[in-house]
Amino acid sequence: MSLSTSLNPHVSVDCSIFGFSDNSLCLLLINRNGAKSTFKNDDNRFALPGDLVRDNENLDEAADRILKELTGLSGIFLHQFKAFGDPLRIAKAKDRDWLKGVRQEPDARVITVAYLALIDRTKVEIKPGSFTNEAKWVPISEIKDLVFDHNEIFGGALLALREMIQIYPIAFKLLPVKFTMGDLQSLYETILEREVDKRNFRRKMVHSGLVRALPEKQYGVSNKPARFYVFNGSTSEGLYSSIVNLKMEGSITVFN
Amino acid sequence: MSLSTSLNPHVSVDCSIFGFSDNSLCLLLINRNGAKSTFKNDDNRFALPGDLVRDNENLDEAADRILKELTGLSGIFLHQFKAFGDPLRIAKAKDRDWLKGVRQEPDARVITVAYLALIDRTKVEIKPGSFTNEAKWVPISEIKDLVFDHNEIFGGALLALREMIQIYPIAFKLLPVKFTMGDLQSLYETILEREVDKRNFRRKMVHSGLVRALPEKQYGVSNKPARFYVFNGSTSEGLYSSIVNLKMEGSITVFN
DNA sequence: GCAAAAGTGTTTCAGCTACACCCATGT
DNA sequence: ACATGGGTGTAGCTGAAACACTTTTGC
Repeated sequence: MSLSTSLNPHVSVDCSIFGFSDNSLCLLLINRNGAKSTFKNDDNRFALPGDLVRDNENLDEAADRILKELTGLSGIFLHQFKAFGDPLRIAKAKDRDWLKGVRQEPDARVITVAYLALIDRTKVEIKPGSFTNEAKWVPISEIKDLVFDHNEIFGGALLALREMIQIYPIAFKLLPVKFTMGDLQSLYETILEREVDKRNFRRKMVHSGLVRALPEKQYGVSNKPARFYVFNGSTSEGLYSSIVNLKMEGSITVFN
Repeated sequence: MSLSTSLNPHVSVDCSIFGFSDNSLCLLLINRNGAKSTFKNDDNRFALPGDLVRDNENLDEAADRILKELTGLSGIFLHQFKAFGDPLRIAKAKDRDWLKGVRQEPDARVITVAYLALIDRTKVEIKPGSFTNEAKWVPISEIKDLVFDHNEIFGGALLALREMIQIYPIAFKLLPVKFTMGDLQSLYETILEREVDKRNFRRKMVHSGLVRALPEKQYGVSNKPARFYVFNGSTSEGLYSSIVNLKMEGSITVFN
């Protein structure tokens, strides 16, 4: 008797992997017609990276593994935000055709545990091997017809991210170690889908002690060079580092 | 071929059902040595109500069913807050002995999706039948050795509840339709594990428009009778009713 | 009259909001 | 010189925090 009999066909983990560059919030998606797939036809829709959970790993470890396989990076920020278990979530005809090509038990019902991941894109080089040529950063504004219920999952991830960056200082995980105030503000504005006042934003960020100015500046830009900042916290904080006051202008406040 | 082949042995739902009465926050727990169990020995520890997910229900529906079976009530406030999937979460010897008595596949790994539920205890009468004599309200301060990883799950539920009552007006779901400001404040203080100023609390509650005073008062109490209030929102709100400012003194604020 | 909880206002202070102009660089 | 984004200060206002005494009832 093994304590970990096969869970495989019934529980998966899917990751909404966010990245930010050129003032654009992107998701790292994989294409069905990729190297791992034997399924080749005209259905080349994108999917959230994910996999069935293995016998001897927990859910967090499964998510970690998926990130590692795809990006080569360990210790990426991951947050489990919801499980999706509709009986018909993988029942669309196109999805089922595809499953037949990749799953041992294509008819099995699968519930999936959804994670969001935040990645510094400058550290990522999509890994050759398991997913080569099938993984791609897609701006979230261009995401439309994903497989299964992945549109719903991605929507949930975006909402969870929007809520979380107003509570925990996690936005920095989407930026390089050094960044400008412009980068940071643009990131917040993109995720919150709302503009914030430049002066108020900078004052709050500096005054809260979350960031520290470097003596260093941009070089070679065609406007006034911006000062660089670094995130002012240990790299591996307790939970999501400590909670700080991060609500932006116009955001809904709560009890005090 | 059925789209919903047996998921049963691998995915369950567990509910942390909160109730509040006599200024005490309680959890509705079931005892292993109950009517449904064939397992009778000295291990009469308590467990969160839960069950394997059935073929044709989604996760929310499974949680709903469990609540209905236990309390007879439908439409209870439920919130999925986390999935627990450690490979060894049900591997303790005592737990496994018990599983052999109640599960068809006692060795199967099970991941569980955890919900928290908020109940008005005045509406609940523990249902005869499925769980009679084995379900019990336990003050959270007296909860200690639960089965499986249910202590961890309950801990997560409490944290989630504490966070949520500061964002969404859901505390009312733990109170009768009519309640006093003292009740409401005591509820918040219990969940937040912190005292708040009476005058500030009342002002905030009334001024925010969340509650409405009734002309009615207590009768027969041995002190100044308190005015009754009602929650000032439709009974079935969009999500968790609208978001309002609910943070209490000393709570961590966030971006503005 | 005593115990017990209800009820009620004001002052202070922190921090959010709104707002407009000059600066440094590349082309 | 012009275009581009960087960078800066203040005044008003809202709302959070702190704080103590009186009222009503039952016993």
